[in-house]
Formats: sequence, structure tokens, C-alpha cells
Amino acid sequence: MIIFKGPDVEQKILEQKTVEQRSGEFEQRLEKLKGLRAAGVEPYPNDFKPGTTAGAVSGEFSSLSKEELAANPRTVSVAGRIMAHRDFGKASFVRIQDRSGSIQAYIKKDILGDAAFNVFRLCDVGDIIGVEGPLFRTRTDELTIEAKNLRLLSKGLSPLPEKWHGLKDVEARYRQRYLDLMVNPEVKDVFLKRSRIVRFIREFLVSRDYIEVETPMLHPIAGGAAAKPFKTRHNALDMDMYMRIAPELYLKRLIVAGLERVFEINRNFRNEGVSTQHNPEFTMLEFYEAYATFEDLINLTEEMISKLVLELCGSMKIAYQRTEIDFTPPWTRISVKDAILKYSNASGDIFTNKEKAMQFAQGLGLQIPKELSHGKVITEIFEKTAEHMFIQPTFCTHYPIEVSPLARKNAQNPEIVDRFELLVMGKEIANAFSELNDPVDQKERFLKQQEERAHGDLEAHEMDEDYVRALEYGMPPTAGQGIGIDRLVMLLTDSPSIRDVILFPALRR
RNA sequence: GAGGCGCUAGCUCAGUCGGUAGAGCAUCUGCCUUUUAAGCAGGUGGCCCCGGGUUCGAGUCCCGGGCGCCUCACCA
Repeated sequence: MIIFKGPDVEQKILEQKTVEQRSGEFEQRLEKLKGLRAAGVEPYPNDFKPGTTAGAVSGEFSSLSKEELAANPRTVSVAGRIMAHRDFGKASFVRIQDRSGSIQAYIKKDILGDAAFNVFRLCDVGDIIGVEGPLFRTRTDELTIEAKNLRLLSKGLSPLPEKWHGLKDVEARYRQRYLDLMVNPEVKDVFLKRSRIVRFIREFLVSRDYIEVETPMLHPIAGGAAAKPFKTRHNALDMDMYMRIAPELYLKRLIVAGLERVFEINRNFRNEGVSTQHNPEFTMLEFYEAYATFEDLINLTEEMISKLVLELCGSMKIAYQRTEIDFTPPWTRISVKDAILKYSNASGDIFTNKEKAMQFAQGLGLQIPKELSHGKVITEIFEKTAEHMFIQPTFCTHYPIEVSPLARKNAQNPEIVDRFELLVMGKEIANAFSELNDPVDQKERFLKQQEERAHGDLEAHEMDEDYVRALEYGMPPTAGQGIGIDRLVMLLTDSPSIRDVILFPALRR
């Protein structure tokens, strides 16, 4: 980190020939910086306050003609980064970009005066400037600020990526996301949409009397999901801790507490592979509602997401990687069992006979260890044969109990639970169930998970005695749901990789 | 973790059979007071990702390594 304190330091940087190879342009800009200071111009002042934004100007005055602007001048001031520069010697056009968009400014020596014009001559593409002056329209009818005043607000030393091609190198785009956002407008659009998505969900739940809470990210026990945690250490407490893999068990403690409707939008951390679908830290929405069942959440989800899609995209139909997806409710509902029967030639007895299920799974080419439970075999079969078939929004319901240790048993069939996953483009977008609130049953399920850990399943849920203790005080019948925000954003922004919707995705080094 | 592809100027990219490192944009100098990737003329700029090897000679061929992307496996 280099801190600029004044000319001495700048001279030192110029003289540095070690460590980092600087471009020639970096040195040229440093020389300009020195020239500015020599002329008594502070290159990093903080006393300029823009009166408006580029976007507001173009919006507000878009209808005014050249003649109207000339007859009745409107003076504005904006600040932003110079993104383009067309120089005519004693006059120049610059494109100034701020958070709202961009606007052109005309810098004319006669109008600006010698002193400010000399400052401008030391400005480059990438510098931040403030401009004030009346609006006019050029010969080509472009709304333009005629600079009467101009201030350099921040001198840039490193040159920007090229104006026409932008920054394409994927690695540079992720590592230097600030450049990506600066020069590639469509990237900024994705993150603006991400912000709108999160805000919509937050407002939707708040309007239904939910409260937003924050529960620990550092857990003594990594519970609430089947995943490998990151391990860390608290020095003062002298104890190992885990970055949370899910907030579920804490949120349900709050249901026990009587908060009845809670949600949290926050990061989960899973120490697993990185891919176009997986980042080690990702954002999860979880919400829990007392006196609701998983079927109530099906309705809620259908309403929330379809309204979100309509508001965000202006239509219930969107394209994801050239496939049309129609979010118009109601969405298909199908049980795991029916899905397998529909999309494979399995016979009904694989659901009652584990051996038949094993045989069938092996016939599909699945490598199934002998000790795998019947329910896990069924789940494997489902994922192999059916899951990827659900391109349009589909609720897949009633998963096997062995893969759902926190979910309530189905009243008719104790082999399955009252749970659904929302699948779109063959991928899981949401996972929800009626919560298990029977403390004795919950304890047994944890014990079963412990057995599986002992048999080498490192992702089996850990026993959480305090969570069971909470249930022993009585939890109202409740339904809860998790939605992977990153994947939802991918879907709604037509992004093929999760890295495209995470500002700073995990990279090596 | 396995396989495939990539890494050359600040950015986007060429680089033939192994023979002195190229273009456009940016930058610098000059001209130009309504341009739209402004224009014209002339310049500067390189650890060809790193390290070995083969060769008279390697950006190019071989081996090892780094980083990234894609596919697969695990996972949400």
C-alpha cells in the first residue's frame, strides 16, 4: 500500500526501480501529479460537492431542445471519472461517468480560463473531476455541460483498460473487480439487480410480519446442514470454532423463543469444491414461520419468486442461457417417488426394498457403498435420473427421512418427510420443510447421524445437545426454508457462473 | 482431485517451418475551439507467466511448476 504524502514521496516512487514494474504511463502520470503540485493545485481535494448526477441531468433535460437551452440556460454540476477524452487542442470533449450513468462535458479554453484549462491539460482518462456549467446541445444534438468551472478531484496514476474492448481477461476481472465494474456496464447491472433482489425479498418478508435477525457466524458446532466446515480458532476463549455452514439451528431456537417469524440473509461457509455453481462463501436466505407447514411455504415461495421475477424482469418469462423459463404460477408439484417413476424405468419395489434399490442404482452406473441407507440410495437415484429434468420451476416433495434429519416425518409414511426442493434449470433453488419439533425424535435423528459420522461420513450432521434442549421447551409447529441467493441471482441475471454474481469470488493466492 | 484449453506492450489481440518482437486502442510530441472508437503526422513502450532442457539459435519444441477458464467428480 502506497500512501501519498507529498512531492517527496512521489519523487521516491518515481525513483523506485524495484519490486513492481510500472508502465511508462504510470511514471508520466506521476510527473503530471508533480506538475500540479508545483503549480499549487491539490490533486486530491475533498471540498467539491456535485449538485446532481449525470443520470439525473440526462433524464431531467432530455426533452429540452437546443434553442430552449440557449434561451434559458440551466447550470448543473456533476462529478465523476473521465471515461473518454477527445482533444482539439484548445477545446476538448470528455465523458464523465458517475454512479448513475455518464454525461459529456465540453472543455473550452476561452470559457474555462487559462488556469483551469492548464489543470485540465494534466488530466487523463481515469481521473475524477468535477465540472460546473450550463447545458447545451452540440451539433449532433448531444446534451453537454459547457464547463465554466473544472476541478481535478482525484488523479489516477494507473491507466484504465481500453475504452472499446473493455476488460475481458476473466482473471483480471475477478481480481480487479473495481476495473470490471468501472468499464463494463453490464457487470454493474448484474450487481444492481442483485441488490434489488435482496431488497425485494427483505421487504416481502417484512410485509408478512417477519423480523430480520442475525445469528452467529462462528459456531462451536457446525450444524444445520450436511457440509464440511472451515475450522478456526478463538485465542482468548482457547477453543476451536467453525464458520457456520447454516444458520438453521439458531433460527429455530428463536422460534422456540416465541419470535414466530424470523429470517436471516447472510453468508454460509462450506469447505468444499469451487466451481461455476459453488463459492466457499455464499449468501443464504433462511426463514421460519410458526404454525405454517411446508405446503404453506410452497404457496409463499410461488408468490414471492413470481412477483420478484415480474418486478425485476418485467415479465414472468425469462431466458436463462437461451432457455425460456416461465415463472407463471402455479408450478408443477411432484414427489421424489413419482419423479423417479416418471423419468426412469424403475419399478415401485425400489421404494420398499433396499436391495432392489441398490441393484437399480448400480444399473444406472452409480457407485453405491454397501452401508448407504435406503433413503440415500433413493436420493442418488432421484438425482441421477430426475432432478436435471426439471427445467421449469418445479416443487419436488417428500424426500427420504435419512437425508432430512431436521425435517418432520410425513404423517402417512414415516420413511419420508414433509419437505420440498424448488428446482429450476435442474438446479436446487430452494429447500424447505415442516420442521421436526419432537425433541425425542430429533435426538434419535442426531444419534443416527452420529453413527454415520463414525462410519466415515464427514458431512453427517453433528449432535447439538443445546438445540435438542431448546426443543424440549417446546417449539410450535413450524416450517422453514432456505434459498441460495447467489443461484437465484444467477438465474435472474442470466449469469452462467456464480463468480459473475459475487463481487469478489474466491481465487487462489 | 482428473482431463482439456489459455497466459505476448497499460488494454484487446496477431505471431507462419525454430532465425533480430507485431497491430489497434491508450500514452508522448506537433497541428486542430461542436467531437462520438474524432482526425492527420511522428515517437516511446516487452521478465513473450516462472524454472529447467533440446538447439548454433526457443514466444514457438520437450519436462516441471504457478495462476485462470471449461468439463467431470463432491456439494448448495
